[in-house]
Amino acid sequence: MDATAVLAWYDRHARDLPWRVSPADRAAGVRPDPYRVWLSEVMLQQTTVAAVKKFFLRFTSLWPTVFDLAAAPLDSVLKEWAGLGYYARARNLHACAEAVVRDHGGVFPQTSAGLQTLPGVGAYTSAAIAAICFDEKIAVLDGNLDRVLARYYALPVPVREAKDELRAALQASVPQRAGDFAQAMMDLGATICAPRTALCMLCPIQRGCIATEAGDPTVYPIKPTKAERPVRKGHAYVMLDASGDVYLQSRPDKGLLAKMTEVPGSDWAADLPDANYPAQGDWRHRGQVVHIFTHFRLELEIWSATVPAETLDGGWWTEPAALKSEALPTLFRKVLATAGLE
DNA sequence: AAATCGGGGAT
DNA sequence: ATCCCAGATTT
Repeated sequence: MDATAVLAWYDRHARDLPWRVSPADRAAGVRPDPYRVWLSEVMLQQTTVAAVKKFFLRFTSLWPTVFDLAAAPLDSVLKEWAGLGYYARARNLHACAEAVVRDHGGVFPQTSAGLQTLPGVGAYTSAAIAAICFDEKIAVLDGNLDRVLARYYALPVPVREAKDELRAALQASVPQRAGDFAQAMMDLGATICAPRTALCMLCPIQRGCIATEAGDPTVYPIKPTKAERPVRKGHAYVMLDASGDVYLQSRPDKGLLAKMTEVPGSDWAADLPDANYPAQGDWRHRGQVVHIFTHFRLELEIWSATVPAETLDGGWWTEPAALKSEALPTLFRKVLATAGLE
């Protein structure tokens, strides 16, 4: 692969992103802040640039350094992460900040191997930080690169079955400007060699792309057959006290939406469980919420009632106006909205 | 190797 | 409605 052509393209067409040092600034000697690069990379795991931007700006405003983030309570980190999804990332983010401060004096390790020992930092993220911050010559292989390389080599099998070969091929192409190259290839995948469209006429590596020579690059990557999404059903109970405050509680420490805030509810099962109200009240059915998770579809029946406050314990009461500052995942924001709140 | 773990933007 | 995103961790 022609890394020189990729870098020349990047010098002209690099995306302007809040966590990025532009190629011109890098050439002038500006180095990226590993804290900001790490934070952005964790947020970007399985998450689009568009969705991440405002969270990144909020986090760096609240916590400008790794010391600030390590000193923050986990609860406040989860609250700010609410809505971004994959909440294990937020818990690992906080644990990682603590580890960097406690074990590394607040300085991120400067190699991919060192970085990968940190919580929530795996093969991709460690390589990305090492390349972007320290120009380590290492293959940075994310979902974009999977697609670009699958097309470039007309990979005849799903990417998962040839990950090591793709990584080796990419590794052999990494130039001196390893950080710019990694970001260039990701920009290429995001803007030129996109999932449904390939703008091959604009692509700096069109020459050499086997799928393009063969005709239609978008037939790659070959997709593995996907399992269908099962349906789970349940009830959610929105309780108000006499003053209109809402009853909230914390989810368990492990599993889906762990440690996030919720309203009480039933189990989620293939067959709708019987309604079992958590307190006596004027229960009314308010509608249904459908929420799509990665591995199942959830259909919740939404109930609300005014109940005596003293009959409940384990959770807390919140004014409706204060709901925005609770660690509520999107699912439960939809539940509350259906019950007439928010 | 397969399952788990969210949410939204683009099409 | 489907696809898939700057994946990591657990089983």
